[in-house]
Amino acid sequence: MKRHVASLLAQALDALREAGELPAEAALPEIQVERARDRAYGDYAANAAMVLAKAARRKPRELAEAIRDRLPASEAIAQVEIAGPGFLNFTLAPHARHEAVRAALREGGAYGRSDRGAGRPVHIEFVSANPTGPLHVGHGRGAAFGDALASVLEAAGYAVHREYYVNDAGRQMDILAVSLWLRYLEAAGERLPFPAKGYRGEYIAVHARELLEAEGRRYVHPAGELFADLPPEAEAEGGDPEAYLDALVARARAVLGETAHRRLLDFALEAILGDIRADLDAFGVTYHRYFSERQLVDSGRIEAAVERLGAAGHTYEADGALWFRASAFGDDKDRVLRRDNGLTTYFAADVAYHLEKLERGYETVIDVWGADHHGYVPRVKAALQALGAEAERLDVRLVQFAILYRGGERLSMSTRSGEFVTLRELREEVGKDAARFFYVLRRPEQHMDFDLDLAKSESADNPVYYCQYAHARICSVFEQLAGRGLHYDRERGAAALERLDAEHEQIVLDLIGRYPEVIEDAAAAREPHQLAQYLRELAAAFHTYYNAVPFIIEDEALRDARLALIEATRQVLANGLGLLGVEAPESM
RNA sequence: GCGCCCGUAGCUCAACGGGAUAGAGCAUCGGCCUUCUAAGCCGAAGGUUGCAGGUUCGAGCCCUGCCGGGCGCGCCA
Repeated sequence: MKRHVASLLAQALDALREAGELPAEAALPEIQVERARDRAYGDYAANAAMVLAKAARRKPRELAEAIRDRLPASEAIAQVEIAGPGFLNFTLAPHARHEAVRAALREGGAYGRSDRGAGRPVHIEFVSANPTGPLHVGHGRGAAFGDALASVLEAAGYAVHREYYVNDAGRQMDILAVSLWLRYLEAAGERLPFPAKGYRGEYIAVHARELLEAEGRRYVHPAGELFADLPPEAEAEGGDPEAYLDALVARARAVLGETAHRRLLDFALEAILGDIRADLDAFGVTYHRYFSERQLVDSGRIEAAVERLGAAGHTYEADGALWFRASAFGDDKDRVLRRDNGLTTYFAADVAYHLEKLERGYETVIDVWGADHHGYVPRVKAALQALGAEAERLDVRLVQFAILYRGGERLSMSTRSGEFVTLRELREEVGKDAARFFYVLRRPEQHMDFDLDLAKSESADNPVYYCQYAHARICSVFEQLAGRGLHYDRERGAAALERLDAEHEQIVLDLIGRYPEVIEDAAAAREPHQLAQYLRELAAAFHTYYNAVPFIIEDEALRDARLALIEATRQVLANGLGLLGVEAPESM
């Protein structure tokens, strides 16, 4: 409908240009058609006259008159008014407004979907937490946001591919394997000093005991031999905890041998990645693919990417390392691709990965990152540009951390220290639906306070229940109807929508008509919170309606019309909540 | 020091590619269950949109400078 109004407007403007009343140049500011803020202003408002007034050298209201005179007739438009500084306010004809309800009933779960994206392929990568520990609540926001965004884009007609990048190569994996092994040794009865910078979380010990149970004592070595002649760990003794850890890793590999070391690493990786996948699954988040960094290494793609940068003349050697001239593409400084020890950096892998995504044919590549990685954006874009790709094809959405409070105190979120609230705990205590809705209700850039006590103790106040309750209430009305032996005739209702003349009904009607536009707008802006906010608004309009007007009444045509309206409402709530990964219960 | 994000009602947050009178929830106060679920509804009160300039028909939104908070600024990931 919005597009219909825009099209009428465009025709009127064309006519004015032909008549010489408007300059023909293309550089005119873009006109907008938007939903009127207030019902008193009709259904749609256009700012064309105000925007074009200067170029036309006429007063906005005068120009608005001229535009209105040129508007083609349309059955869908009841009237066009000029208001305020020069807005053109369009009021829909009643039948055009009713069409939304008929469409919702006809299309069901497909209502709100569009072909705006024309099936264009979009790649979205989100969460991608290192597989070194369970997901914590910080990842929850990225998961809720990324999944909802992906769903909204799908609904808007894009071919969306969801992917999780698994950092299963490099030093962190070695530290993980050693951490697991040390806990395994402890479980086998060895006594040893656990390194300060190892992964100390209880989950490591749990998996270590599983390993001992599954594969026996074949990896047991005396702890004394393992820790002999290592450099000092404590800084107080002139040591470096990280260097100590590296020495311990090297010792572990030597003592265990490559095969056993690899086995421990794989065991730890599979166990933890399994936990992550289970958590995401229970959170309602599924991926098309978990993309392995190790695979990127093994396939030679990292080397290939580095070489391509070199062949394009964008690298140089200095201090024994190979550098990418990122500063030539807008980054603050140049970045190392290959260290002086010969190993490629994490950045090199990321260049290869992003290049790979583009080469797989995705027109748009969306990354959802935690805000702490924001400094990383320019260098990745720089690399893509240096390789001849348009940097705009990569859209990095930064999600601010949710700051957790428990008992008025801010909680630590360090993975290595093991002190964090896991996503699983959050889900078990607050519930999947409440957690997901709460996360996705806010703009991702907004810093957000997450008070666990509040979320737990007053979870009934969570807005998600408000929306779910509206859905359940509608279902209940139809239950009641059946209980009274009455029959709902949808066709009769759809044919009698003009009977819905109450203010409350008009408001709900308008909202149902807006739903497809909300999906399109949310997809275009890549802001799923717009959908969440809309659903809350729709639920509020319904609750108000429910309290003001009885549905189950004697007048059959009016009753069916009202039931058709709330059935359409139920459908939109179900569709919208579904995109956000929230259940739409039939009773509460 | 430099860069990115944020600053809106007592609190948590909205405000739809600059639009008309800045809106919700919570908390506070006052009403509404013999009738479809009170996890609901109605009403009241609550604001110099951090501060100061600028851009234009119009600024919470854009620009500049301050103030305050968060996060970055590794041959870590």
